[in-house]
Amino acid sequence: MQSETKTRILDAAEILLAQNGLSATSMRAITEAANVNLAAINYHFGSKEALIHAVFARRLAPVNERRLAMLDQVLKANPKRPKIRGILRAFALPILETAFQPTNENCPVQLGALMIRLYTEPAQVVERSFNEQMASTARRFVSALHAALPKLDNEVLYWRTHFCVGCLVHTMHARPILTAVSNGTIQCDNAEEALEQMLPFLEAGLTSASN
Amino acid sequence: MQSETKTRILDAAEILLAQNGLSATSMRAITEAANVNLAAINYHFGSKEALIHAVFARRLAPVNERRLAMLDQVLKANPKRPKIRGILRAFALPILETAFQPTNENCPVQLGALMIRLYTEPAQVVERSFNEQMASTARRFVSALHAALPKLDNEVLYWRTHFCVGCLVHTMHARPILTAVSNGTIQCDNAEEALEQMLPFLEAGLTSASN
DNA sequence: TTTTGGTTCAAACGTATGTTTCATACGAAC
DNA sequence: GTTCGTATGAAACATACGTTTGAACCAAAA
Repeated sequence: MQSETKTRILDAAEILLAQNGLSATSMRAITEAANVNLAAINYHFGSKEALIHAVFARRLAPVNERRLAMLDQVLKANPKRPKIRGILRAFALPILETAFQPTNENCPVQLGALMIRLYTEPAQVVERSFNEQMASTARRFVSALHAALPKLDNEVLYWRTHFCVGCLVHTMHARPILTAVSNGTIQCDNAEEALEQMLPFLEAGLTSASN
Repeated sequence: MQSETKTRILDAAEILLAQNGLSATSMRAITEAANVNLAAINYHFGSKEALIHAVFARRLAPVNERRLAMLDQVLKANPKRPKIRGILRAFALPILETAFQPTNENCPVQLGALMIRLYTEPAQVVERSFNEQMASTARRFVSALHAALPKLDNEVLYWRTHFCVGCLVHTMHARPILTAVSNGTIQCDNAEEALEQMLPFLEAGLTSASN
């Protein structure tokens, strides 16, 4: 039997890391939530930092696989001038679905708050996770957008891709703020709904005149 | 003489908090960087949490004053149908300038990384700062955008405002990522340049058709 | 039955944390 | 010159941290 303790630790860790951040989550909190001995983390993962890396890898690897698979389909459909909407959907949908998916059947915590740590936590801890999991995927999408928008200046394309990532990241982790600012009007808990709002916005931004 | 120790602590704290995050920054690190006794934080501010609140308040209060002043001008110029571009500029420029402004003459750390903490750190610590400093300002801007885009569905407007905030926040704190993904092509250190890229993107997104 | 190798456990390791204490120093008011 | 409120300083407070240790456990192999 392949250690069940290991996945219990990963499950508990990703919830607590998402809720409290990386350095504010102690190994004691993780092991207690997982009903596991304190030493189990160092035994199975080696260190707290290695555990964090494993938490990110477990979630991000399948997301980026799906992203690239969807991107391939979009590129295959229109190799010379791929559809912007399709590229954006391939980039956003897999991670939005992960972000909106409840981490357990009783819901409350979701993974958007975890993903954001990749972008906001002090560099060295997550830099490796980011480089391994995200950088190459990002480049693939930038070059796809370049094919879709050949007239766009390269520098402008980088900026606008950056803005798209900003929208996506913010949508994943800051839903409570959207609910608060809208006085409770908007309570989105569904990737497709968020995507439907986001895609027209992003496509219009990407294709706008630069002035 | 009004305590100079207090501002020395605030100066050192905002740099370290921006670099390392909230819970990863110790009071000893702050007091050592400020050349101040360890007990000075508790003496002048009461607690670490109160110091953090003071750090945010000192920076955000003038930013939001400038934002609202600029917004008033935009509304005064076209009371019935204010210009979208002007509203966006009033919202973005003051905080972008703060984010890009070096915290000391030797530069490296800037305030974007600090601002992002308001959106990403475990709730209770910064919730009060966010509510006091940001919530009312956000509402003012949403209603200005509502006047500028009267045909836009309310729910869609909230979503798109949310996306604008996402772009802005990401632009403020994730410049290293933009530089990395663009292979060093883009090295923006200037609020006006970022704004010039951002405004056409956001305006196009806000005014796009919803489909 | 004994041995082995992987796993769990309670306990302790040394270090770091935020906070408090109390003695001292300084400067203006009396 | 003494007094008094504010400010600083060195040291200790209790608690929490990530990690390590060595004994105990337990199924499968010998």
